[in-house]
Amino acid sequence: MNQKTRLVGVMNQRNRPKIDDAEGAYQHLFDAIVDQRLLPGTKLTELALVEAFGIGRRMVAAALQRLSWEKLVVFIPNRGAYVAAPDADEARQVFAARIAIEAGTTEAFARAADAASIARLRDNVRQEHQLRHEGHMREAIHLSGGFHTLMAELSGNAVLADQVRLLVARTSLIVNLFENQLGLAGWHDHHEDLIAHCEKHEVEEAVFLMRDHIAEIRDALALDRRRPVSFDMVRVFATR
Amino acid sequence: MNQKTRLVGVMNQRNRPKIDDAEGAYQHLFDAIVDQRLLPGTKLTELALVEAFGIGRRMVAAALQRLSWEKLVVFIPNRGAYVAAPDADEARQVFAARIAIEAGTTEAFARAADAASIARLRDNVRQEHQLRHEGHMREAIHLSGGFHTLMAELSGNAVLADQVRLLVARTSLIVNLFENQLGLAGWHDHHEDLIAHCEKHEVEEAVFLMRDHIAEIRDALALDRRRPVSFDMVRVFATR
DNA sequence: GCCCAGAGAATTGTGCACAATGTTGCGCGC
DNA sequence: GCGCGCAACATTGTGCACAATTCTCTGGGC
Repeated sequence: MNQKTRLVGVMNQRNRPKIDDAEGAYQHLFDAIVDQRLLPGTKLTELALVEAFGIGRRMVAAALQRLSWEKLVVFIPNRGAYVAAPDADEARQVFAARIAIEAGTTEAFARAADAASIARLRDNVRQEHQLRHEGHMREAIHLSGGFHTLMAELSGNAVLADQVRLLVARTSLIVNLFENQLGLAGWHDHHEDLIAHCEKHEVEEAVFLMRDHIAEIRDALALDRRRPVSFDMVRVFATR
Repeated sequence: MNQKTRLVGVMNQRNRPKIDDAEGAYQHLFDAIVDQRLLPGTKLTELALVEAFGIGRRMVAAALQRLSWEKLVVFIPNRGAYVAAPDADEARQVFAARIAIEAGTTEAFARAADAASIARLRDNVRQEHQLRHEGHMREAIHLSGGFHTLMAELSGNAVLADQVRLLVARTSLIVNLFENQLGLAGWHDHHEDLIAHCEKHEVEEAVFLMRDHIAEIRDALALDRRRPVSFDMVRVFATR
């Protein structure tokens, strides 16, 4: 089974939807990377994706390039594009950036939160809780990240919301790459407390809690112990 | 004189350097937009840039797409790419994002600043002061933005530094698009005070001053009065 | 004078063949 | 067995011709 066919197979894990523009290709690659259907180090060849998606090389290149700016894939000159595999240093910077940026979104949201926004966040937490209870950990984790993205969007600043979306995606990569010592036990409670503070417009407390929450996720990871990943990845790092 | 030739001329305002990859094209377009050599609303046709830079359509498309991701150019489907012209709402979001993110970089920098970093920032302020004194306002403004980028880089977080770089560039667009009531009188003093606080590791004071500084730049703009540009500009350049 | 239709122009997206470049692997000499 | 060189391979970048789409402008009908 050559690589091209295999890649198509990965794309086909769900039924293959119609993709006719760069946005669609981007979305599918983004989801596949975040959900770990495409593992770090996987090679993403233009021609393979052209066949997989049924769109031209130009669109594929556009999608890949966007993912590379978002640091989800790495381009190696004249070699190709690979799914990114962040190292410990990058991981630390991502968490530091999240603390700074989400402090901003939390501040804005806690200041201006209305009942409808609070309800949407509560709904997110409720769904996550249920999914976790039923054992659907992947979907639960997905929603857990979505909580941060959602709050950022509700804060009303598109610039910050976009950054949070990307940083959450990178966090997803990182969490899956490094060993996680505590599991994700603490997430749920923090999110609920956070909503409570925002509902009462207790800005200081909400911001403090958010910073602490993200720091806790970071500290639950063993950043000096990376998962044994695919062999190609070694080369990715060797040439980087 | 057709449009293609004229665009080459804009590119040629300085001597035309060798451009042989997407990075070069991106850098030149980025500088041209930030320095207002390419005005908001200017149409950027692929083929025109291919001739201007002497590289292939693929590279040009890559550079344009990256600029679009950075919100410095806007793609209109099946129409082409145009230099962005942020509206008041976007401007407000950019300033809000800068306050949040640069609070983070300032905090990190004020905590960890060493003598060498302080010296580099002082040097920046000194140069800017001199340029302004000699009447080179454009270069002075350039350096003034560079102060923020430099501090972000020195803070040690590449993620945040990259964001600051982009937000500073967008601010440059905004400052030139909206009427500026106070001039840029306050910048210099704030920067110097900021360095002083960072040197003494007075984190709280430094962060507060940075937030206040950015808010002051924002408040000096008449965000409800935009320069007469954009739409007309497209026409003027297209038909000339 | 005004409105609508249709031709024309401009520009991006695609497909194919080929060039450029870096990688891989094999065989050869030692 | 080991290092070296060379050739085949894989992959991206380019050029050209053409398709598709959308705006623009002109002209006829009223």
